[in-house]
Amino acid sequence: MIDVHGLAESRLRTDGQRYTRNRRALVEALDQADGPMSLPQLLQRHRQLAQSSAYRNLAILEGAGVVHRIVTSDGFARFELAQDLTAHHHHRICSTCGSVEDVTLPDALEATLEEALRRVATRSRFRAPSHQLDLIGMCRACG
Amino acid sequence: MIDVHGLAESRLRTDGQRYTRNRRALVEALDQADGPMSLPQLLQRHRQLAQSSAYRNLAILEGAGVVHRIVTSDGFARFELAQDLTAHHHHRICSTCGSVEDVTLPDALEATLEEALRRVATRSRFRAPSHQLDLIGMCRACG
DNA sequence: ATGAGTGCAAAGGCTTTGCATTAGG
DNA sequence: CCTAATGCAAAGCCTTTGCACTCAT
Repeated sequence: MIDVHGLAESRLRTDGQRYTRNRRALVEALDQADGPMSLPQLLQRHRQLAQSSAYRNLAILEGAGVVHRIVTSDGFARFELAQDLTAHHHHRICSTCGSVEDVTLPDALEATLEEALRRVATRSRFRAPSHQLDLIGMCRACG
Repeated sequence: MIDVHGLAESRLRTDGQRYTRNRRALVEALDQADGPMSLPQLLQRHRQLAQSSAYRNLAILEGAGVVHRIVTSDGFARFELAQDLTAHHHHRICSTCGSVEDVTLPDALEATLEEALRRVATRSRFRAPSHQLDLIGMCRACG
């Protein structure tokens, strides 16, 4: 188990930032979610959060390496905890409704993927610290 | 070699749409590009195109299955030809400047990936006709 | 007291839409 | 001719920013 809040606090402190109640609420929500969340989803979960502050805090958390922002085609940015605060995973994106769920690959495949991508990156002189694999399709609700 | 324009025309016709000069210019530009293009990039390549018409035509081409839209973190949507009009490929995205380049994986890895994703999709009752694998990193210009 | 954090409202920036004009069949 | 397509301008929508207020140290 990872001490998400402890890490979040220390990383913010490194950036000269505080771990306020609002920021803790955001991290808490992202930690409990089973996929990246859009801002409307986050606000719905914590009604007291102001929209602008939420965006601002997410940007600050992103800068501190606590939160990772991804974009989907439905117009809303999605936020999740940085990969080293969670288990490495991939996304299942519904092309109809834009929902995103986490999914993990079998270890063997993940290792193969990792190794092959390292080769591709090296060959092309592209510094690739991370890869992102998304399954595009239709979720059960839409399908 | 794929007859991109012929396929584009017939798919548009199926949708009750015409293959006009502007639409042909867009398809031509995307076919010659070596990666997904943003609207500013497309307009720069074909100066006579109007912004609104370009967006509208790209949406129509997307609806007809000729063009595929992807989003990156720099705010601009990117457009590329649909996967069945091009060779299957992946993307190398620069997290600093947002540029996107095409990259192809070794056949063996691609096959492994394909098979494993099929299993993942099946197990989760997620209809996934396609996957999208992106390398996130820093391009040579920014790195 | 002093600077960071907050929240409301307004502004930004990419994309879409309304509407009059043009062009293709 | 008649409908689709075009282009300009205006509106939309998610996100960011300005500014005054509050809170923690």
